[in-house]
Amino acid sequence: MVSYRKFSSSLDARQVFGEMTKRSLYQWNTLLKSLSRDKRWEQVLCHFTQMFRDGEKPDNFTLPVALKACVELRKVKYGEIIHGLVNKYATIGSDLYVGSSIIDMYAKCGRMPEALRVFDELDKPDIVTWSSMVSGFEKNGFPFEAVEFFRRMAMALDVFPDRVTLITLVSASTKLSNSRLGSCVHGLVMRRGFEKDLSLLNSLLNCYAKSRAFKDAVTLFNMMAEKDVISWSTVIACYVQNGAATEALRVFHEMVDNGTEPNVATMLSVFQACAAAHDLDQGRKSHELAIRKGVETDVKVSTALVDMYMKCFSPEEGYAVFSRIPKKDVVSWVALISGFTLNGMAHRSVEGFAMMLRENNTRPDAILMVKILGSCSELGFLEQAECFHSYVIKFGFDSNPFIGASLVELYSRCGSLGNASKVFNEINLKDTVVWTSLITGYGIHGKGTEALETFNHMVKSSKVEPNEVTFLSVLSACSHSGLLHEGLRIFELMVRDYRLAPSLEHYAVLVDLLGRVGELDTAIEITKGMPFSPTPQILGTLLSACRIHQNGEMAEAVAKTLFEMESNHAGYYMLMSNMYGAKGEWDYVEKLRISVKDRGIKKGLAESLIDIKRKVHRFVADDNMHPKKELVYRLLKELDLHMKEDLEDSAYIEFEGDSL
DNA sequence: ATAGGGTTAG
Repeated sequence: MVSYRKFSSSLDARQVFGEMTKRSLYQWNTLLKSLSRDKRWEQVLCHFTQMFRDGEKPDNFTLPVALKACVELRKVKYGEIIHGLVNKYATIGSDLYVGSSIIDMYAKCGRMPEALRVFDELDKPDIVTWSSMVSGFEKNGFPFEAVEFFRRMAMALDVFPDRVTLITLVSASTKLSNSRLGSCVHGLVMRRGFEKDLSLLNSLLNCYAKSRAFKDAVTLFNMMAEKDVISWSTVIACYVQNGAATEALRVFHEMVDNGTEPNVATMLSVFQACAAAHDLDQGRKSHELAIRKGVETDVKVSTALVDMYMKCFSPEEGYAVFSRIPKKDVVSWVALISGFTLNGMAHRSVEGFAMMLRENNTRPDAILMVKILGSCSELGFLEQAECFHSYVIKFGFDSNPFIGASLVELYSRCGSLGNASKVFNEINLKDTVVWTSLITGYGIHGKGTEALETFNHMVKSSKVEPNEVTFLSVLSACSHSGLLHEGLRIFELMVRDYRLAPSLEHYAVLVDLLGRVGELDTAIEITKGMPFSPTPQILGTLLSACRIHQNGEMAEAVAKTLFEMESNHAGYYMLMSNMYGAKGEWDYVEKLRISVKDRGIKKGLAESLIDIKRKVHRFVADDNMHPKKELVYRLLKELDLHMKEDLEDSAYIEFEGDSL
C-alpha cells in the first residue's frame, strides 16, 4: 500500500482522499487528474493499478489520463494492456476521447501501424483524432505521409483543419523543406482566418527560412502585424544563413529599437552575423549587451562569442571569453581550436587540445578530431601528425570517413604522400570526400598526372560520384602542374557530363591555370564571360599571372581595377609587392609595406596572410613555380607585424591518450 | 465535475 503522505507537496485533493479507505470512481479520477497535472506519471500508473485492485472499473475519463502516463513513461507495453482492456469492455468507436488517446499513445511511441489500425476502426474521427495521426507521421519522420494523411482528411467533408492541424502541417512542410507546400498551407491559413495567429505565422516563417525561400520569408515577415522575439530571431538567422550578415545586424537593431528584448537564441545569430561580417566593433557591443542581459554565462552564448572573436581575428579576446566558461563542452573546445588555427596559431590549437585532455572532462568527438587534424595540417609537422594518427586509431575514430579524409589531407600536407595513400588504401568506405582528399594531396605536391589518374580511377572503378569540390581539386591539380588541355577537358566534363554549375572558385582556378601557362588573353576573356562579376581574388590571380609572365602593362590595368574595387585589400599589396619583388625592385616592396602600415589595414590582413601561408606551402611543393621561394617567406616576415605567432615556433606535443 | 491533438528562433 502506497502512503499518500509522501506526496504531501501535491494537491489538497490527494491528502483528503488519501485518508479514505474506499474511493468512488469520481474520486479516483480527480486524484489521477491532479497527479497528471503535477506530471507524476509513475504515480498515475501506480494508482491506476491500485484502482483495479480495489475493484473499480476505469471509465472514459480515467483512460486518457492513464494512457498519457504511458506515453510520458514510454511504456508501450502498459499502453497495449490498456488498449486490450478497452477492447474487452467496449468498442473503441464508442468514445472519441479514449480512441484518440490510444492513437496518440501508439503514435508517440513510434507505432504508426497500430495507430492507423485503431484509427480505421473509428466511425467518425474528429479533428483532434485526425490531427493526432498527422502529427504522429510528422513526428516519426514521415512528413510525406503526414501530408498525405492531411489530404485524406481534406476529403472528409465534416472536418476542417484548425490551428493545431495547420501548425503540424507546416512542420511537415519544413521537414520536407518544401516552400511550395508551405505557401499552400499559408493560403489555407488565410482562408481559415488564422492570419493573425502568431505561432502559426512564426512556423510558416521558419518553413520559408528553412526551405530556402528567402524572399517569401522576408515578405511574410514584413506583412506580419505582430512580431515577437521568435519572429525577429527567425528572420535574423535567415539573413545570416543566406550570407547577408550586415542585413541581419540591421534587422537586429530594428528589433531593439522596436522594443523587443533579445534572448539567447537572438544573440547566437547576432554573434554569427558579427563573425561573418568580421565586424569586431559590433561584436564587442553585442557582447556587452549579452552581459547586461545576463546571457553571457550560457555555454552556447559564450561559445558563440569565442567563435565570433576568432573569426574577427581577435584570438586573445576569444581566448579570454573561453577561459571564463565554467562548464566547457566539446563545442566550446572546437571553437577555440579551430579559432586559433584560423588565426594562424595552429600550435595553440594543439596546446588547447592537450589542455582539454588534461582537464579530463570532455571527450573529443569526430568534429573536434577533424578540426585538430586540420590544425596539425597547418603546422605541417609530420611527427605531430603521426602522433594524432595514433590517437585517432586508439580511440576508434579511424572508421569515420571524414576523419579518414582529414588524415589523408594531413599526411599530404606534411609532405608524406606515401602515408597519405597508405591511409587512403586502408579506408574501407571511401566516399567522395576521401577520394577528393587524395586528389588534393597529389595536386598540392605538383603531381598533376597522379591526381588525374586518381580522378579517373574514382570515376571508373567506384560508385562514388565526383562533386564540385572534387572538380575543384582536379582543376587545381592541373593548374599547379600547368596541364592546360587536361584542365580544360575536366572543366568541360564537369559542366557537360556531370551537369555541375561551376562556382566562382572553379572559374578562379581556371583563370589561374590559363594565367600560369601564359594564356593571359584567354584568362581575361574567361573572367569577362563568366556568370559572376570578377572578385578581387580572381583579379589577384590575374595579377599574379601577369607577374609571372612579366606583363607589366596588363598587370597595371588589372591592378587599377583591383584597387578601385577594394583600396584596402591587403592581398592586393601582397601581390603587388610580390611582383615588384620578383623584379628585384625591393624599394617598391618597402614602399608598399609602409603604405600598408600607414593605411592601417587590419581587416582582411590576417585572412590574407593565412591564405598566403597556404600558398607558401604550395610554392614550396612546386619546384618550377617559384624560383625564389625565400622571397615569399621574406615578404611574409615583413608583413607579419599583426600576427606574432608563427608556424615554425610551435613545439611538438605528445598525447598520452589514456586520459579519457 | 473529471478526458484527447501543436509549433516556431539557435
